[in-house]
Amino acid sequence: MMQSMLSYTEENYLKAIYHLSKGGEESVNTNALAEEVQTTAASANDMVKRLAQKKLVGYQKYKGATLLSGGKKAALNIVRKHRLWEVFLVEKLGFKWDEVHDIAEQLEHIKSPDLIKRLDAFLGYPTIDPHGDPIPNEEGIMTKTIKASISSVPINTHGIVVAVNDDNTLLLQHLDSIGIKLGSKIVVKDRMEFDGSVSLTIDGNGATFISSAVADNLMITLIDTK
Amino acid sequence: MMQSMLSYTEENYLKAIYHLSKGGEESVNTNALAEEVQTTAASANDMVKRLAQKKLVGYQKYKGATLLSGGKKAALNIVRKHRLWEVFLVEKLGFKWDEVHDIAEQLEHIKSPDLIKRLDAFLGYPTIDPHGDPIPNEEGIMTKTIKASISSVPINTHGIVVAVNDDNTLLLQHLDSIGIKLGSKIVVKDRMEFDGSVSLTIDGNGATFISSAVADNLMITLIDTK
DNA sequence: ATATATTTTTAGATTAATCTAAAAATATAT
DNA sequence: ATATATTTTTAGATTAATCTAAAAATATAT
Repeated sequence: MMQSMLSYTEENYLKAIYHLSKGGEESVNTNALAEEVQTTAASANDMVKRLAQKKLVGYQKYKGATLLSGGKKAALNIVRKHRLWEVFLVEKLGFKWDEVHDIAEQLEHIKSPDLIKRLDAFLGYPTIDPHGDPIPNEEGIMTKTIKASISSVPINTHGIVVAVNDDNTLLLQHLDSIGIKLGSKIVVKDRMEFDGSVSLTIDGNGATFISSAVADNLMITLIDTK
Repeated sequence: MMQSMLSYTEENYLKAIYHLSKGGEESVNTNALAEEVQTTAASANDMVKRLAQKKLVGYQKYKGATLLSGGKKAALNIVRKHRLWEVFLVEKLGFKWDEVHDIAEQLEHIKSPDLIKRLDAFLGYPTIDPHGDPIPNEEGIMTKTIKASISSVPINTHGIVVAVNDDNTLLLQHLDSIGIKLGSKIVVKDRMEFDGSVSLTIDGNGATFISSAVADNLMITLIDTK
């Protein structure tokens, strides 16, 4: 069935419920939702009732909101658009990964399925966004990627750098200076018991050392090497 | 001075006034404005009063609306964004020139000066859009391009195909079959007195004949060959 | 188990943008 | 010059999204 034209605001609420419910699995309470969309509990409550009337979310007084199938589909479509635009902004326009969120928040609401189809092709059908989060396909299906910090993975793990936990300027500069950037292929070679520092290879080059503080904040998606 | 955040609707009204007033030169009456933004005269009247209060347009009862400097600047910025996005849609995503308008209508409202700066660079600082209309620069200045139909220009005119007047499928297919497309470089070689048919070269290749019906509908921007 | 704190909902108001219908002003036709 | 037609404006209502303050329900602490 055709989903009857959602407003900008409705889309934002659906997306917020999607994220807070961990993909539609849990129920989302009014206060958390209000916080997420930066409004009051009263407004969030009103909106949930309206979305419930449209059968996009399930809602029982005092029990929170859940995504129904139509609402989940709509939410996934917004997530898809958001992440595709983020890839565009980083790969084509040269933005840094930490600068793109606010712009993608706007672009995700552009309505044109054809545009997104073409954008997807233009970008080479990416499956993860610059933060390492998976991009749902047109049917809302996405691969489960496993994100982990360098500190938390076993020796010999292969992975792709997808994010830094802490948007610290000094950290970003340090990573830059040792040649680690978004998309770098990493192999964890060794970890020192003493201080948790790690030696690794970057894009196949000779070993580099990073401190445990860096390893804690450097996120990779694991590559299956079995 | 900083222009205090315009709404989506306000931006559309300013753009409409800009177009109807031929770039801010004439005064725009309420009915025409309502028609342009697809609303009622009452709504247009309300909005004009609101924009007048914000000093973006000049307004006197029964005398129509004119763009003031702030309004004109805002309108030109929207036109700039609209046309840059059209270039992107056609050149990068492969849309046809006649498919991009509705999408650009949405994209033009995305708010991020940095995004537009980068998009401009990514596109190679284009000065005309796929319809042959000039793209204002950041200061709102644009080159005056002269658009004319092949029928109306003298022999030996050089130009770039920028539009077809009539969005007729058969015409578009015909143009396609003889190798004329958006951006083709044309030199008008000869015109038959008898029936107005024209011989021309396309991108430097040997002469092609087109009928007067085609020549009437094929628009080029003139290239100065002096 | 009951008082207290917290969360959620409701009631009623506000704002931007819109509408219809009527009133007022301006333009046009004889 | 005056009647008629057209355009523009005003008045009052509506809708989506929001708010504050109060009421109601639920959760927590002793």
